[in-house]
Amino acid sequence: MGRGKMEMKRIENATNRQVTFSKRRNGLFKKARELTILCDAKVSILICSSTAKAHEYISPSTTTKQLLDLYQKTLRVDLWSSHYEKMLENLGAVEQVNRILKKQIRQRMGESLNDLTLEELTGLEQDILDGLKIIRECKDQVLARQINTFKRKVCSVCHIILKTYDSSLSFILLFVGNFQVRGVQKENKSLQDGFMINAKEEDPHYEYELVDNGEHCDSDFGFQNEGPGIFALRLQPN
Amino acid sequence: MGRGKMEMKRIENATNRQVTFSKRRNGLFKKARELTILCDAKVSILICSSTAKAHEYISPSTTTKQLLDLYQKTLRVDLWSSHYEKMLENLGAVEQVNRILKKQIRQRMGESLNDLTLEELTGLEQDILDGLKIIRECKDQVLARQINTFKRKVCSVCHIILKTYDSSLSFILLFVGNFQVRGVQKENKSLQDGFMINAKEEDPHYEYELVDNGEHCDSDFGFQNEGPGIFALRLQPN
DNA sequence: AACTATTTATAAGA
DNA sequence: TTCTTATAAATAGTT
Repeated sequence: MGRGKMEMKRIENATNRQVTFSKRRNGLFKKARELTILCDAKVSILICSSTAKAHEYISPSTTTKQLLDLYQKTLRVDLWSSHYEKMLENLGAVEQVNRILKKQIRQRMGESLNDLTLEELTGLEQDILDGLKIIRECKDQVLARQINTFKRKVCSVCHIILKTYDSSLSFILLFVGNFQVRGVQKENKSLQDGFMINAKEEDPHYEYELVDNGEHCDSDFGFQNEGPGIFALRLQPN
Repeated sequence: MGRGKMEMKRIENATNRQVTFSKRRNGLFKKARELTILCDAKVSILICSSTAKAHEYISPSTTTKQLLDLYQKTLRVDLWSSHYEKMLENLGAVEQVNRILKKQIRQRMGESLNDLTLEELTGLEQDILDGLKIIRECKDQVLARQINTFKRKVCSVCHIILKTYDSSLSFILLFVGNFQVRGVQKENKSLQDGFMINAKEEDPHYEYELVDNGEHCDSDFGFQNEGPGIFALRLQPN
């Protein structure tokens, strides 16, 4: 249409091409607009010109995304499968794992046991016992470490005191409440036992007796008694 | 263009509208094709007709997705970010839950305990003991149910035998291996104990003694001995 | 789906 | 870019 028949091939003259592009793009958009109105359709046109410029027509009352979603749904294609679907799949898998893990935990806490057979219950019990054994060993190790740390600290304080004060004194009452290590409060008895042995080893001249006095009071040596686990230490020469 | 000027409004006649849609859609696609060739452009047209059918034109040598990506990149819009990011967030949250659950299970199995304090270890131990208690109760219930079922079955067989054969016979050896209930094999002792009491209650004339013979042999009463948990039953009058 | 009278689009020139 | 205009192309109504 125009002053002669057009040959259907790329317009080589860049200016001509650009002009034609502009005119025909407008024509295309106009046709799209008419189709939208006359036929009650929804139209989306995306154009990228040879100069890499983007141009868009979209029917009023809709969006490119809406139309694209509709298009994908209707033609059963998914332009995003690489990103979106894989992610959805991934999410599903992780959620599935999650459900299994939750069930495992619930079962270990004694819930959702109704569908387990006797063998499964026995197996579960055994698994729990196995775990419990390891946890108790670990706890014992932590406890042992804490007792050792505590003993070392108390012993070093005892040595300082014994050096500072004359070794001829018959006994010392030492408040070592501030050396109580967090988490060992319930284990005073074993701490005391451990300390007595250890203290004897470290300085055989003295016999130490640990007395749990349970009271809150200040020592003469400037130690502040803190916390609930205070006890007194009697030091006397062999 | 045509036999008169078109009024720019929706064509009310459905047939006319459909025909016009078809013609104009082809025209639009033709124009798009020409634009593609003449001006070296890339064109994508999506149309959804009023009958909810999808129609598409896409320039050769490209895809709708490519063009859409180009369009998004050029116009700096992202049609998917909201969806995508929400999903990514969601995935992250689920994965986080997953990690926590996995750690819980590992800890209950005695792994990854190194960063736990003594209190936490003690708490974990207590939690496990709580769960274990419930699981054992559940197991006991299941076991009790199975023993009851077993006892009922054996008792009914005993009654049939005792009715069929004269009550003056001094004893019956009864093989009840095929009444062993799956999962109870390890519990023969308690089954037998339970059975003796129950059988006495059901028929006080007879004293039943359960003997585990451990062998595989055929009974005179046509019972096939099956499975590993075979034992003999001696029935004799009081 | 084909025809055709008309309208519309547009190539080239200004 | 825009306007003009000759001409090609599109298409509404008809068959």
